[in-house]
Amino acid sequence: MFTLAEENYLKTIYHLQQNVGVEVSTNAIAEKLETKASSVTDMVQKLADKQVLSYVKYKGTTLTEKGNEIAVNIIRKHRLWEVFLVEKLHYSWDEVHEIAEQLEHIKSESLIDRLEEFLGFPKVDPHGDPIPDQNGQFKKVEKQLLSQLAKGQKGICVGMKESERNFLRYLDKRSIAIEAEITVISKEDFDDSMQIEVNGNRFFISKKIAENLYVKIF
Amino acid sequence: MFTLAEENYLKTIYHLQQNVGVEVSTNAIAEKLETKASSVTDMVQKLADKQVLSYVKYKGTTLTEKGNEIAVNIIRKHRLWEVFLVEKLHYSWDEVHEIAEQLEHIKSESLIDRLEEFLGFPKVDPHGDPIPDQNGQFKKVEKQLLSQLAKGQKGICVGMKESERNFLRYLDKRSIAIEAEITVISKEDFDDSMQIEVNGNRFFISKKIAENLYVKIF
DNA sequence: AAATATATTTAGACCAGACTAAAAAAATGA
DNA sequence: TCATTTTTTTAGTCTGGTCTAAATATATTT
Repeated sequence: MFTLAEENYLKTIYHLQQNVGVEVSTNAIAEKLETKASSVTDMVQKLADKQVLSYVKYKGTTLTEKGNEIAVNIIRKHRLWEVFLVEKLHYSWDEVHEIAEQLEHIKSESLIDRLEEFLGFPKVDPHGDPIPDQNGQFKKVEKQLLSQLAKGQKGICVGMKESERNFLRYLDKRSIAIEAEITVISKEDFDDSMQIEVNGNRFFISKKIAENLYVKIF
Repeated sequence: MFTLAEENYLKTIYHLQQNVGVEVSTNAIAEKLETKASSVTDMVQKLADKQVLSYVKYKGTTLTEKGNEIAVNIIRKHRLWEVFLVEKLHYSWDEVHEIAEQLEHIKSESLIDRLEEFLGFPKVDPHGDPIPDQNGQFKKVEKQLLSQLAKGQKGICVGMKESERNFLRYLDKRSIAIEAEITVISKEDFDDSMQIEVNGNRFFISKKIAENLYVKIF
């Protein structure tokens, strides 16, 4: 069995591996977990003893097969609970993260499978991220920044990088919300601003905005 | 904010106060929590500092108003989660306790109220115990041992003291289950055994059995 | 390649929460 | 009442997880 702290380390290392590459640095983990590098060294050594990751001094860590499984399972729990919170308890998709952070650590052999069934085996969470199945299998869904789309492309809004109050209000005014279809009408080369269409309305948005919105292309 | 351990102490002390009287002894707490008396002393002193209970050396502890509130709130969470597990995820009423023990510690301002609404504001949990409302108010429901009923009285089965495998099987054979109506047909003075009727069937049950079944009288 | 800067690890400490063993208070009983 | 038993507390230790400060490795600059 793994403690709450151990589970959080595994999950964080998993996420960092996705983004960066294979070896994850001590400092990267420390930053994500808002802790000190020395604490990370301690924990990483302990997790190496437990065979869930391999660790080479001064070089970094990678999850083992077993560590990967555990991390994916935590992510599965996190995302299913998020679906529950949004669909059943009517939270909005940007409120659920911290509650799901707690729920993902509930220990039970059967709970999460029953929850999954209750929710009707959803494939993605409220942020558009895929939900691993019981065996940890899932398709990587193309989630990219709106700024990466070319003229003419359409994407479904699935989330945002930062979710500051002001930014949310900005989006709200333009009825840009999760699940909204966004079409790139035109794109300016000199400042990377773009014109987009959402629900039949057209606006100009700056590079900064376009770099804060995630979309999926189908 | 209170830690998981602190919350468990408060809950336990609350339950012990109900059963016994006002002052709760160190040993009683230790036994319920399956820990050592010395550990209890430490924790109880800490909780006294935090104003949630009053503690007099060698005499025992009682919850303060504030401590009581916190305990009732944890119990509210526990019971609502149990309803969720039984009604939505189709667990049986004797499987849910350990999962609810974990879920009751999830921290969120709004979560439990939303869950309560989702469940349709249930009044009792799957064991027949009342669910406190948002203000911690609830009616004490008459839950008593079947052995305490007199000839002719009817009760609804709401739970059992011990829930050993063998005992459960014994009950199952006689179709004694949660929500079953039990009528005391006769009672023997010399050994406290009784004849009961359940679903139209009559059996004799021993004192031991009658002391393990909880019923509510309406 | 030497000097400096950055990243990482080690050593030693702390806190929460538990434990053991011993001391002290309270309850029991001859 | 005085001795014994039981309950409770104290003192000191341990583990998990964290921290700071100092030491060591690696990377970068000149």
